[in-house]
Amino acid sequence: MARKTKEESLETRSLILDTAERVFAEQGVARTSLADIATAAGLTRGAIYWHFKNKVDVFTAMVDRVSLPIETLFADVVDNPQHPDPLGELRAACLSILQSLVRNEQRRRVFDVLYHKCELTDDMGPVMQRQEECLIDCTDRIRRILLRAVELGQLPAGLNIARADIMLHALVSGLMGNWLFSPDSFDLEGEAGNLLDGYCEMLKSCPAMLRP
Amino acid sequence: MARKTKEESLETRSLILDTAERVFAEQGVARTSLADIATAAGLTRGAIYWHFKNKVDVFTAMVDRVSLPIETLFADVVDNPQHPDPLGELRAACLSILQSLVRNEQRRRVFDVLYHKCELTDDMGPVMQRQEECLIDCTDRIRRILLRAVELGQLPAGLNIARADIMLHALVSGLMGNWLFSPDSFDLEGEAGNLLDGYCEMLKSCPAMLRP
DNA sequence: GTATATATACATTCATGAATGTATGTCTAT
DNA sequence: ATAGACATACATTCATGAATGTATATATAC
Repeated sequence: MARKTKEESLETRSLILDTAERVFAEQGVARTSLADIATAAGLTRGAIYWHFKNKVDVFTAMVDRVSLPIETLFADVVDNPQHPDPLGELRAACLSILQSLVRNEQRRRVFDVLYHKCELTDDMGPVMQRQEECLIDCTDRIRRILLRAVELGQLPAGLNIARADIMLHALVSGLMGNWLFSPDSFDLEGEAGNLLDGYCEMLKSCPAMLRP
Repeated sequence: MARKTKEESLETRSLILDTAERVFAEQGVARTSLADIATAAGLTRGAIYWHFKNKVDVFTAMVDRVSLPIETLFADVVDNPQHPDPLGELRAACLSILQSLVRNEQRRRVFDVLYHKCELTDDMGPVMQRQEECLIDCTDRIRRILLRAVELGQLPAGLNIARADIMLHALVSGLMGNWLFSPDSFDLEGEAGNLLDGYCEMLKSCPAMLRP
């Protein structure tokens, strides 16, 4: 074909990423060739190689579209140390993550690929690194929020914050992984609030979550 | 080479699976060819094609070696309806799963591959099906155990059993996935008991886990 | 007990196809 | 006119699966 305007070019780039989401989610990352994505998008491999370096580059760009917004989720809560209800904000943030998984098709597809349709090996370097950093950042933020909640008396003074963080991470990522594996096995959107409530109540009252 | 005795043949079969575990865990399933496994095992592809149909067959055999023992984990508890402490047995079973992940290298490698180094797509048919069945079986058993615990008064009468099951699944699989992703981020072996205790205490006392 | 036949446990070779990366061609906004 | 936005063509690199070769274990006949 021929040259298009910058706007149209960005549209084809988005089209490629949208199509990659769908094809990756259907066949997995390893089994889909760039030709698969190209034909599914009504393009040729030339278009993909123009916009991206290779398949890993396509993959990371696809992940970044949903991963970057999520990483800033806890940021505003942490940045505002005067917040009156840190525990409630933590609950709300986790709830929004789980709800967006059900409601937002793009996030659902991308996380489905991330959880069950790709292999986190060394050649996925950039994605791996981002995931690692995100994990560290989230851990740091969550622990700070929990610490604030303890200081405000929302949670008991003896709370083992590291343990609480580990459990929250396991709960949220476990729920995501299990629901994505078989979405019909339980009603994530309907249960998420209750499950997070159970977690918060546990922090408040259960002795097993205290030190050491 | 030449023909070997039946015993030696079984040894080479095991050698192939042992090597597959290592290479899969290093490079991921998709990026490893049968030639990779063969050379790493000091054999040729001919040996692998004699014992197995193809790569998926190798993979399923590898998974079966650790998956089959685990599937029978809850069985004896369920089969004995007179057990005096079903909740304690449930806790013990989950704890043993998590502990074996840390202590048993084979299980750690295989679950690492299952969680982060393979793609659950349609061509993995047999493995997918087994995982699905295992999930259904485990769900069924866990709910029965919880029901028994309620009947014995170990847990409150109004407990939402489905919710408790969802949370336990998420907790255990989330812990496994997160720890396998970065084993240095927390001490799974040391925390597993406390985390499971927190879960059990939550079931006993937290209103969010009651109906509906 | 020994000879023979056959199935077994691999190694080696070959043909095929698929995926990749690059190089080049083409058309069009500006 | 030229650089941008693709399409097309080509060479190369694996990975696969099947076909074939080969030497030995095991069973059977005698």
